Amino acid sequence: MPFFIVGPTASGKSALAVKLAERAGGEIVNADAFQLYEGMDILTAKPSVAERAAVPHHLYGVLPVTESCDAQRYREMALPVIEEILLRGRLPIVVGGSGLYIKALSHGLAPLPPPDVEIRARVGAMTAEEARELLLTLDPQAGENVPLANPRYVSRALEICLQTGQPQSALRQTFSQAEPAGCGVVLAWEREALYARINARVYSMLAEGLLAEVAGLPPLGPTAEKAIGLREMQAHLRGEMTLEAAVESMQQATRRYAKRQGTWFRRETWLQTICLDSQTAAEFVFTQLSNLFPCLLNPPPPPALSSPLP
RNA sequence: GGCUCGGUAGCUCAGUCGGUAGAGCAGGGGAUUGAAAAUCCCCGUGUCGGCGGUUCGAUUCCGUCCCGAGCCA
Repeated sequence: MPFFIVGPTASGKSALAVKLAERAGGEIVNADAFQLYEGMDILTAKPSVAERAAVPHHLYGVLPVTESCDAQRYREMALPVIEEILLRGRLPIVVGGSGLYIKALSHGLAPLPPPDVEIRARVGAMTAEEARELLLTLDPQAGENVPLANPRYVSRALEICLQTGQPQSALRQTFSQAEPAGCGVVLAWEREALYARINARVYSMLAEGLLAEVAGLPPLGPTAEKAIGLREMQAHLRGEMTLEAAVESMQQATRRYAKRQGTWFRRETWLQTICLDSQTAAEFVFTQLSNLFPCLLNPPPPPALSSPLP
């Protein structure tokens, strides 16, 4: 069973994971939708070269930026990696902030048909109203389990109906019926402290060469192009935005993202929460982790050979 | 110093032919079953610049003062 370290962006997951891996004989498995892509190392805040040299890291930069990915594909990539680590007798430590990807790994997804670009194109050509009406025709119960105001979800529901010929509402199962495959922690930061870390991290990215990295990126696919900060930095490189404005916009987008991540992880009650604020020392996190999961670090002592007989 | 135009939500502004006001953005809360760093839903009381006057009633009209921008001296 893998151990999960999740939480919002800039919460210190990577550093904690390395520390745990070093002391527990672990290997790190990425659970971040964007760190999957090659290049974009600074932009997506991948673990540093030093961190990656310290312990084995898996699934970082394994996809070309032109490819799209999805939760099930991620699951199919991650499961064998985790299996191999376990076979080596080591602890897989899944680290990331992409809630849906993590959920796909920990609980599995319902057996539904995969994305279909043709159907997406067809639905995309319709108005939101038309798509909604078509869905309700194919699946009169849809209103009960898909938010009809969200075109993305309407499109996916239609994708399921059209591929299976059945109402999608009949095919879904709920995550909550499954037992989580693993345990772990979520790093929950006090809001202001996390925001300060986010703001500071954008500046360190710049210092590390963010602009040069962005300038050197090849054309990106539909997933990779959504990376936070990409549009802002490209706009600045094109001279359409001051660096100051680009930085502020990137910081703001990251803060909002972190807020959404917080909302997601708050519901993951199968994970233990470690609460942090600006006062907590770096060492505190690891101490908390050790206290919550003592078995990770203190394997049961071997049977005492010399124990006196009763 | 004179004239003009402004001063309304954290920001940019709308509006009230006089009955104490509302959008966008920001911010906050929530959702999340194969695009997820995506996508979407919900949340708006603020001395309507200050003080007087007219009025049953002023953010709205009048006077005056303060602040900002511009023009003229």
